[in-house]
Amino acid sequence: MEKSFEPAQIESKWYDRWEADGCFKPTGKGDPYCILLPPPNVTGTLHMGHAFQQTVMDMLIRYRRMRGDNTLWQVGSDHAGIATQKIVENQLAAQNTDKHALGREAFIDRVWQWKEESGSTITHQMRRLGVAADWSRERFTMDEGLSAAVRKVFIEWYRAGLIYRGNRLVNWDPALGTAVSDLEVNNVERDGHMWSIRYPVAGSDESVTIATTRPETMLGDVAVAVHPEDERYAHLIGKTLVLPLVGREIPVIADEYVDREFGTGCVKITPAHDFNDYEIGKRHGLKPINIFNLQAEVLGGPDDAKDARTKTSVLEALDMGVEAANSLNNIPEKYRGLDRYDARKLIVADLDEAGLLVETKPHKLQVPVSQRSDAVIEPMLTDQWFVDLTSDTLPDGRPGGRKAITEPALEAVTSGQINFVPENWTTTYTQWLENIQDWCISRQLWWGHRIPAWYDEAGNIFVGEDEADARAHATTAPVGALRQDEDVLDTWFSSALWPFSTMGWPADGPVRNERGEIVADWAQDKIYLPSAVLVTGFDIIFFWVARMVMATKYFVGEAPFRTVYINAIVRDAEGQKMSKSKGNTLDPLDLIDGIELEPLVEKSTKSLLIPQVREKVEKRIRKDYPEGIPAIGTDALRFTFAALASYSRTINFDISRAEGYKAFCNKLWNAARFVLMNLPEGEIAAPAGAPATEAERWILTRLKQTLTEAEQHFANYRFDHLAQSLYAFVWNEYCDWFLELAKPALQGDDEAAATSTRRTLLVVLESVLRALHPIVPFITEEIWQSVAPRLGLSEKHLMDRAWPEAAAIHADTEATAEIEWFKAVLSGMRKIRAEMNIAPGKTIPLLLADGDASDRTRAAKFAAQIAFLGRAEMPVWLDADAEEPAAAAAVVGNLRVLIPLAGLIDLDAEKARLEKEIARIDKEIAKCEGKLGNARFVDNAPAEVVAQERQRLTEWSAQREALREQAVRLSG
RNA sequence: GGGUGCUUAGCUCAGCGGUAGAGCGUCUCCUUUACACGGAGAGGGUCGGGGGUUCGAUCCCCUCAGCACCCA
Repeated sequence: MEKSFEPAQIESKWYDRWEADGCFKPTGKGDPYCILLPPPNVTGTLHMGHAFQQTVMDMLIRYRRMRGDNTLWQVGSDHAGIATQKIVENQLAAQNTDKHALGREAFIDRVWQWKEESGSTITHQMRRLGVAADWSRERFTMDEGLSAAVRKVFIEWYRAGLIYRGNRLVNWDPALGTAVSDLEVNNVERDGHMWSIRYPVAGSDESVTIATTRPETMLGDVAVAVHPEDERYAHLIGKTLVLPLVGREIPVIADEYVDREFGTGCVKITPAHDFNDYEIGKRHGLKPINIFNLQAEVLGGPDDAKDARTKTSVLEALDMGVEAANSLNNIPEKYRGLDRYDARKLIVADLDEAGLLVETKPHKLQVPVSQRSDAVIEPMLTDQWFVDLTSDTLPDGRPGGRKAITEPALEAVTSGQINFVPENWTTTYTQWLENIQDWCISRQLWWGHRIPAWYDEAGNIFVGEDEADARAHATTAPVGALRQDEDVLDTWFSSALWPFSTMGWPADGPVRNERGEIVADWAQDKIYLPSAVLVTGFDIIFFWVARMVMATKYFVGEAPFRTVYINAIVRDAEGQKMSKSKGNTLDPLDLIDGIELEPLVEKSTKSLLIPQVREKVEKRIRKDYPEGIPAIGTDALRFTFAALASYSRTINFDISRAEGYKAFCNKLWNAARFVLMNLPEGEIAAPAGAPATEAERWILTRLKQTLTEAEQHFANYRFDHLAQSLYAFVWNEYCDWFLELAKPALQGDDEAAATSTRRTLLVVLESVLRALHPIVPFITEEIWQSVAPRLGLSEKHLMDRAWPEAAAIHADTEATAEIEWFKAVLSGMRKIRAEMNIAPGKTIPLLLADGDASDRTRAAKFAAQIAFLGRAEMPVWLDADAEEPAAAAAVVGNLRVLIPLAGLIDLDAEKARLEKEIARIDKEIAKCEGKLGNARFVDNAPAEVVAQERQRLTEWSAQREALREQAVRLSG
């Protein structure tokens, strides 16, 4: 073995062997235990959040596999409709072309091509992390099998009346030209203005003043609302106002939605471009007036005619009975074709000129911004497909979406079928479902699952697997030719089916991938439903978790998983969100491999286009990592994630902590090296009978306790405690004490003790390797390969060994007491040595005084160890009547451990040391006496607490007494 | 506005009705043949402020302050 732990050398060799030997495939034996990988974007790269999340999953999978479960880690990726399409569109733009020039089919080919190029990036990175995922079953949401599931679900829901098409107000991203989910919209606080505008009352000198942050939408105003109980405006309700600049007359309506305190208490109502106004409009039977095209320009510009969708949108709206006012006549010519912000400027100026602008003041407002493009969202009336999640019954009497989809999903959690860890996320989940809206599933993109719906020339809808199937299921005869819907489905629609679509549903037999390999077979793979645990971030509880529950409950009748472990979000060491523009992101591979400062700067600033941001990021990186990032290796990174994985909702990643855990790996490495270099050739057989020494029986007892705790920590998902307890066992017990105690045993004359100790060193090491393997797979495998033959083990890989059974280990409390005594004696001696500045190499004389029979037995038993580890001569008992030399003393129970002063210790220094020690004990005693002197404590506290307090008082008093006597002796 | 967290050693975090802990950092001593990615020892906290419940509160309750995040 190398003298120190070198992660790069050992990590490179194991992963491929594990994979080739089928270590990641289900064994086919034991209870099914499945984890579904939250599918990363196919064009994504591994970030710290992934690395953390995947470490957690990998720990669970490896652990459960070693516990004998039939484990499956189902991996794959999703097609990330918007993100992927955007990347390819940008590539086209760089070549001065666009998707329209290419045509739909060629464009989609282009995206597939890009998927092939970039899709393996993240899977390679995952392999570097060591994840025990079954790559042979890797799936992609656009696979034929998964696409079949999407079609089937769409069609079944449609035929059950749970999917409908309608003209609704949706979040429209004018930059991307698609509807986006309300979950993909962030409300961002921005500096804006509040404009107060006067609307004259028709046929009167009176006017009302409304306040708005979006004056340009007044073109689409259909009313002004006041609060029904607002006395200021009561007389105006029912009257009409003349809409400035337009001249159209609009009513004053009363609605409780209006906040009397806000602004003037009068609100303009623009149902076509505001969600609240849309609801008010519906309540009052007001027809929305759409004023924007799909680029968020005022309608009527020269380009509109070219945009088929805008044209149909307007026409279809008209068809739906939207007032004739929706025609362009409604919009004064001068505003037509203007971008919404240009229109705003002009309208404000015109209002000012007309004397109708009452006030302009700065105002902070919440602006809806698309997560995907950063464009300001424009609520827009468009035709979209929706999943009904809100109606109780359909018009024809069948159950509506709330009954059929939403409530079962809610019930799965409230009934405890699914539980959240930490459990307070339950509230987040249930509250969202209780207030859910219908789910807009259509996206105006080309990359994705095209909606399996066709229209005839009369606009009738036909849904089916393909055109023929759609026709076969037609309830009315199609008029003329059919054309397929241009839109695709939301990516999350396909992700929602992940729990069962990846298992082969809805196919009857085996499902093959494009290379003809079997990747799933529903008939047998459905044993993996419900899966054991879903590990994911809280930010996709809505996007994904809830929707998987909906779809899986509906189509399979099962919960998709039993537990949802919501992992913490990884932030930087100061608790800041990691973002490229802040320069505080970390690439997990840079931590694993290390990176020099210059390449790090280069790589972090490469993609930043704004020079100021570039500069800021460069500065920060030079400050944070003046030496670059040291290579800590995969194992240390994983251990760090484990150690930080408490129930807290964020973890602040601190590199210095990771470095500490690399040191731990090195410690483990060297402990193994020590054990192996102390073995004779060949297999080390187990000696007959119990281990020969107390130290062995003690370390086995501690191992048993540690394993018991570890099992508990796994069960509770407390990886921080798991890491902590294994760390402490390895370092503070196995290395600090057992290895040290083993040294005199191995070198001593007692051959039985030496033989037995060798075996125990090896057995405990091997157990520790197994216990640690789920956290640090590479180093444990590497060491284990050297250890296994010495124990005659025949498994090919460590992962094939069972996780160590605590129950199989014999506990010996007696031995534990003996070792605790020994540690107390040695600690006392070390303390004196350190505080009295006795050179570590100096051998000291040692006397023992007082003490009882057990001290005598123990001292005899451990004499060699005390001498060896304490660097002392063999201890000598001082007779009760013998003359006692001036000495420094450590008190262990009734025993005094004495180091004679002569030539070693300064008398005054020792006196001072004793005084300090006595003072410390005085404080403890005062605390005890304070409690015991309080009658209410003695009367009310539980008996065992009082007894414990008395016990402590006795012990402290005895120790103080001994130290005092020692002080007197030195003074005398 | 509604909701959820957080505030404990210099830093990153555990803990929890009954003796305040870990890692890293700091200080002292030491290259002793597993390991200087090490060993031995030390220092460091009125557990955010105030109030209450209790024999006893860092922990439970109330309140205030600060910091996050989610939803509207």
